[in-house]
Amino acid sequence: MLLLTTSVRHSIHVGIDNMEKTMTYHHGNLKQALLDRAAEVIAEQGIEALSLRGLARDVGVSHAAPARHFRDKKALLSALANEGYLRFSAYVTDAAEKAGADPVARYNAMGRSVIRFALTYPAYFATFNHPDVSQAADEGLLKSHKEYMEIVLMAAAQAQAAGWQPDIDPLVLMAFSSAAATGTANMLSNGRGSDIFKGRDMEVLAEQIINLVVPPSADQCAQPNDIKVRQGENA
Amino acid sequence: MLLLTTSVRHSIHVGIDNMEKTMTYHHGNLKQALLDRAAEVIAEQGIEALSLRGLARDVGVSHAAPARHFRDKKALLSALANEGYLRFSAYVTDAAEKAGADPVARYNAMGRSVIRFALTYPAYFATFNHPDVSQAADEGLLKSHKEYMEIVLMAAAQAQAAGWQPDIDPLVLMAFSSAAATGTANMLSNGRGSDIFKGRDMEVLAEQIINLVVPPSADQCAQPNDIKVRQGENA
DNA sequence: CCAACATGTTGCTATTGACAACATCAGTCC
DNA sequence: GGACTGATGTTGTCAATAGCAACATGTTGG
Repeated sequence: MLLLTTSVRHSIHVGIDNMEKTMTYHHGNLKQALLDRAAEVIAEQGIEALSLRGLARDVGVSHAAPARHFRDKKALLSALANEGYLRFSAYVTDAAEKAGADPVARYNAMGRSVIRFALTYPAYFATFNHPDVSQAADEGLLKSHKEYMEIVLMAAAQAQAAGWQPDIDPLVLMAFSSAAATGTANMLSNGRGSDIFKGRDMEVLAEQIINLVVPPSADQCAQPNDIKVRQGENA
Repeated sequence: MLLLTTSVRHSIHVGIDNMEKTMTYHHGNLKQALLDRAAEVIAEQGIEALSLRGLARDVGVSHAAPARHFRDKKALLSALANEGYLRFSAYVTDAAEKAGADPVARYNAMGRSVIRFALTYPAYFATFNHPDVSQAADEGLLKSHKEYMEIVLMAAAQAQAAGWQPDIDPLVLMAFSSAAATGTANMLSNGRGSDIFKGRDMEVLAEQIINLVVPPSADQCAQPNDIKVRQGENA
């Protein structure tokens, strides 16, 4: 079933290039088929259940065929993480766009979208957060990650310019909010703590937490005329 | 070498129970030796490099011996995670004690200690944060984790009573701070972002971030009677 | 002393990752 | 048009591993 699904989907891709023959050549585009099936397997059974041979079976090729496209398992995971990261990045950027013009509201929306992504696409999130992957991250993944961090950094700086945490180093702000958002996403997407949070709406919880990171709009930042604290520097 | 170290260390343990015979019986206490060696391997080469057979070799027993003590690899990791979690919990509690009486300062210190633990004992931290482990968490680990969360929850509530975030659900506060601390610890202990944070002192960075989660002392919480400063005059 | 038990060993099978040699197909060059 | 080349996939193989079963050895208690 699943293999058919993917195969068919890819035969369409192939069809774009070679109209006539839909599936003549060996497989079509094995590479993408493997990535797609890998995402399915991870979503269903977790990363540890992933095997190159299993993927090959599912997709209907011999056990060594994947080696042509992915040197080893890590390379496949790395590629999948890359794909997921691009979606993730687009997802977060999109959330910012939809939030309107207020930089603080945009930043808040980005934070919430991080968690929503983790809950919506757990396979991708689990993949590019997996220790094995980030340990053996290839060139492209590092680059994607850095670009994403820079996007967040700019968004943080803009939120700051709109009144959020005016006295803090933007890089620290970025690190803080990224860590909080990612940490929350991790906490809510894997089982940990599900006991204590049982019965809570994840979306609501996520929103409450993110609102502690950055307010939902600029007019809720501490403003010049607000009560403000300044009793010593935060080292 | 390493095996000798562990063997000797454990023969001491054994000696406590049976004074005379230090190492007569098959190994001594294989279980703890395996756990210790596992911690070493993880620290050196990461979790994915861990194999039961490799551990058995290192410790000097046959390949099937570990099975008597750990049904499978996950069981060993689970036990190791449990051990690490106890240390972690004690470490954080200890940090709170050393921070004195101010509940806010205590909570802040706990947050910093989470990150310090991750940087000091990366093997333990990586183990009980590893997806495989938390996915297949056994009874004891879940219980340890829940107890820890309740300790943090109480500490959060006490910090709140001392003036921190008076209007927020304590459970949300706990989730927020845990996620932020754990997320930061993850970010700093694995390589991710090391590029952007290059050249920064991890301890300082951690402190700055945690100070955004909870102020370093109760008198720095936003309070009606605090010194009020117009933002324009700051900085 | 013997029986039950815990602990460790040896041997086996199945799965997996990784590699090498070979086969097939497409496009190109002469 | 036919051989060359490169990309893709197949078959065969090897080493490492997990997991199981049968057996051996040391320990303990009746």
